[in-house]
Amino acid sequence: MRILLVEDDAEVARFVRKGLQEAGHTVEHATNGRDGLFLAASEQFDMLVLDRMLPGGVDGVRLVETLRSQGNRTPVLFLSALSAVDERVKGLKAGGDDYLTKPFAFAELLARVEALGRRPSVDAPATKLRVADLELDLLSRTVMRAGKRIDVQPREFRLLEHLMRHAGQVVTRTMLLEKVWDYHFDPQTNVIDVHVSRLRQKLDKGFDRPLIHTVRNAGYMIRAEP
Amino acid sequence: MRILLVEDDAEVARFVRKGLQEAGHTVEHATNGRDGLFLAASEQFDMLVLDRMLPGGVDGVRLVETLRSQGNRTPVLFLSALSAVDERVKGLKAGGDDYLTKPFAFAELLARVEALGRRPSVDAPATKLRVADLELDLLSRTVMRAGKRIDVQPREFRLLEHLMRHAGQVVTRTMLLEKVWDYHFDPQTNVIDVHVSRLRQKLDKGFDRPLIHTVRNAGYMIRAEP
DNA sequence: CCTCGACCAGCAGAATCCGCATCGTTTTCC
DNA sequence: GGAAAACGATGCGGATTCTGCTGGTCGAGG
Repeated sequence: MRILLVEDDAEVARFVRKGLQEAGHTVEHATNGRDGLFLAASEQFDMLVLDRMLPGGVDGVRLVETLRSQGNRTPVLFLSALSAVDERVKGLKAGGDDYLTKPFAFAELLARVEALGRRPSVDAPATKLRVADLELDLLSRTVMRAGKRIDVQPREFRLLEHLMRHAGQVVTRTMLLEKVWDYHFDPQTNVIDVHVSRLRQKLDKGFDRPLIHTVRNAGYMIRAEP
Repeated sequence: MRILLVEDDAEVARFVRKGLQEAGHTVEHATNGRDGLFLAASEQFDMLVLDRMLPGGVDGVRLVETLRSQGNRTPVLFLSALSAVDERVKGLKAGGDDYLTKPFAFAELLARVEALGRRPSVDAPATKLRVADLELDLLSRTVMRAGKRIDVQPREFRLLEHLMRHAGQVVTRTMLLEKVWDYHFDPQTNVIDVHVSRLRQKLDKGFDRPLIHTVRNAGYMIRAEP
């Protein structure tokens, strides 16, 4: 995981950084709120570990509030000498995800960091692909158009998945042969045409707006606009 | 939010329940681990608040482990009198998301519950099921044991998926016929035995610890312990 | 109007898959 | 200890399902 540590106490920072790195994480370090905010807002982290009190106008709570107001949902763990319940509540209410008071055991910090990192926050793999009113569910291996279920065969499913993963882009025959058929040569037949045709029958028949478009001398493309 | 509280101490339970309800949440309450696990596995909650120590064999940690092995990712907050760092780490490592020690201020509990509830993790369907070193990926329809890929047929996949979704629980033959075969009658043959046998050959052969266990006169169960 | 690329219907081969019967093995209970 | 019940393994036949090709037609673009 890529973790941003914002901590002004050099001793604590060194300690935390070392431990997290030994646990296999990448750690960036900022020593004040301003720099921390800038980094957090401009780069992509899996988690922020923030000191609650920071020099330079921007403290931990303020930093989180700003981030959250920008729509940044990166998990935040507060680290603070302010141990009163009120302070903890304030940190959590501001948008923090966890709050650990100093002094703390590193084992607990690590456990909490990893608990936070476990959640499928940002990089959850897509389970559904959608193009206009066409929906493909990778989990149930199901295709729906306009809410109505459509049965497709395995190869058709792979073909459609590949088209939808590149919606709005032309997909060449060669690409399809490679990715859908695992052919690394030209079979000299019209296999692709046939399967595209079958897909069309199932997906586009009965709808006025077709989704699968032919790009002459190039390949195929799926998208809502003609 | 719909919250499941599993707590055997009646006094604490009343206190927590009342407070959470006043904050606008719906609270279901179980007084032991067994009931809690059953509820958590069979119904949909936004969060679980678990006592760490529970009567009746299934304690909090065990409960979470079982849920997680079934692919259930519901956020879990531990509530416990066991305040040692080791205990906290253990709870978090087992799959808990937060750990609050008794005695606690209700304001903090509420803040932590709501911090957990903020996460967008609730509606993310599990894409992988895991039991020990066996991993089933619903997206790629792939099975791996100890990092090695194992090919399984469609029906075997469905069977395994169903077993893993109920890891640690006995799955009866009738259940399997219903859910995996869509049979609503007894075919009077040993279809199930055959497929279980084939699965075993692929999954357990060559490993000293088998994962699929027979429960005589009942059905089958998948889990790490014998 | 001609040509080339694309499209479609039907067909037949094939591969996969699945369930059953049968026989062997283990467990239980008397 | 032995019989019966439950469970486990294997080989085979069949059937569904899928897939790719052929051959003829269509239509866009020059």
